Amino acid sequence: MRASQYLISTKKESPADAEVISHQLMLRAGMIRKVASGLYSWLPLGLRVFRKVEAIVRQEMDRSGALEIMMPVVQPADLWEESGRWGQFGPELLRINDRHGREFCLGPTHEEVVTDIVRNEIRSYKQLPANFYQIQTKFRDERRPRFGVMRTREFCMKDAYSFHIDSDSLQQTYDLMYQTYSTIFDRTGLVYRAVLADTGSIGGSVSHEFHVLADSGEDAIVFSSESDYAANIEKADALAPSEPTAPAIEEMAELATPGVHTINQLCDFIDTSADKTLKALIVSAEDEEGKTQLYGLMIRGDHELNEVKAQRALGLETEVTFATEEQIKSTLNCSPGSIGPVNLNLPIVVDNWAAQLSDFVCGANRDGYHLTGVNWQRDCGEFTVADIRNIVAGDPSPDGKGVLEIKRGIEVGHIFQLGTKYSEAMKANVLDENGKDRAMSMGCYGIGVSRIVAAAIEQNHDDNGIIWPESIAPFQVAIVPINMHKSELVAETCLTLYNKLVSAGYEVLFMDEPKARLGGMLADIELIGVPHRIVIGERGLGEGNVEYRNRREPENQHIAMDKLDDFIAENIIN
RNA sequence: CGGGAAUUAGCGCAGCCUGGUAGCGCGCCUGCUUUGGGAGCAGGAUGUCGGGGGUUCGAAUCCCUCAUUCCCGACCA
Repeated sequence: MRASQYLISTKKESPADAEVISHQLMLRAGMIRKVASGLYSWLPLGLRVFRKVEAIVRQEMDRSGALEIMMPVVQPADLWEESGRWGQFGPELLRINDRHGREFCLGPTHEEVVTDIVRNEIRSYKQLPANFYQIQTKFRDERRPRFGVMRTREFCMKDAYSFHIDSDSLQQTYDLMYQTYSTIFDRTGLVYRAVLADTGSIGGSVSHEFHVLADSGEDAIVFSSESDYAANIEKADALAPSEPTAPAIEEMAELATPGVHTINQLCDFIDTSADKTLKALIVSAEDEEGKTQLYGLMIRGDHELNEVKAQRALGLETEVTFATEEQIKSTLNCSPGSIGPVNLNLPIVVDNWAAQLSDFVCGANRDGYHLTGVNWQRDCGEFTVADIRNIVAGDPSPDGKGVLEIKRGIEVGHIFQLGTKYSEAMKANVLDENGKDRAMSMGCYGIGVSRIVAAAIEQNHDDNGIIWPESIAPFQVAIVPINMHKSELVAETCLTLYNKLVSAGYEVLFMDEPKARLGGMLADIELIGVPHRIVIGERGLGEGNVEYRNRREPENQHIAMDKLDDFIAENIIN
């Protein structure tokens, strides 16, 4: 590609509303432009990268035996009513009416549509297993789009759905997808990890997420120092403490603690450490009858609540949210900073590690007071004990090997075993070998194509711009002439090299603007992140060589003209 | 959806407190000189100061209101 025929729309300064580095660099490099909150256009340069990622995903999905299809973005409400999700999905599902007033939604995912296809097309167990995928735009009306194309409302996802006669077959395809995903992320050149994950609102049992490791990641993932154990923090079990609760020694006493509302203030006030205190959290959720109910959750002062675990421990279908200050005040007659388990008239769940405390400090359910010397058996009423806290670094690994460390990750892929959730709801049955109807088992497998582009930048950049992995770079090589308009020799040499590389199949960016200045061209090439660059000038040609620089290296190499072909063949992957 | 902030030229910002002819840097256009890491000189174009309402002789500036956007908390590729 000749730069003079292309749109290289770079900027020196990054727009004020870009916070994370990938967003800034994508804007500065001229890859994307914002249209509205969470909606982006892809400019030619950005789209080249996007297509590279897409091609890798498509090749590996095809290689796995999955069949590509394309389903509509706009989906009829009746399919969603069949699965029960029309009512379950919140405002994230963008609902629209057509000219006849019929209800539709913009597809955030395609379980319903694909299940409808398969129940109509597949009748016999002999046609299974089957795996269908598409690479297509999804729409989710996110509460808060952010971080450029990392979290948008409209985004591109590869979504695949597999169908099986039984769970063994599902497990096989699941394992195959796990392998396929590993190959895909290997090929993108990113540092990633597969981790155990919670299944969330999609439903199902077994699930893994694929995370690109980056400090800016939105998710916390935990790893064992000694084994392969890795999990999303939502999912990682905290082992119960091995030491028993120490016997009660102190008497329970009420202590006036004016102005103390937080654990930190409490620790300062009575000069203790947070792991000797108890933190009481009040959450609100709908019980089985759909009534809003408050629950008391007790964790050690230095721990954090894990809401997914809490929901499970409470045996609830709907998600739990923190109770508002008004809810707490009207129900308990005290403010959120003064709550404790003693005489608390709510269902109570105590974390394993909080349950191990003795002679601890907690709120007195009375503003301005705390209790000291509290002990569970002696002083508190009924409660249940469960794992409801987040892992902290240094906790023992659930598999018993090593301790856990925590890193940040960007979720770029997620695979699920759905079981028969959708096939039963939508009556997607096949005849088994005995001629009996059986609901198919399903798996689903997603990859965020546009998100991979941003994640790649998060993981590969420096002060000068993007450093693309070779496999997804928009161009492989840049040719930069010096004073081409003045030197026939330079112009001639560049053009010859350009034509030769293009016909050899390389993707080349030729900076052929005659009057462009060297500094500007080099800055653009570095910002855009082209992995290889060749600078050609009269001075070097006079000595019989050109300058080569790898985007990852700080220094130039002089390459003799007569060795250039060999050098390129050896150093630039094609 | 709650809490905070922002909105002035394509981009980054000043001006607002204390009302009185719309500014700076980058970018863009023209010409000349330059050209080994974002050039110099000269000339030029571009604004309903986010929208609406109010106060005032007069509003970018003060008041009200709406909208949009970003940041911090609960969801997900």
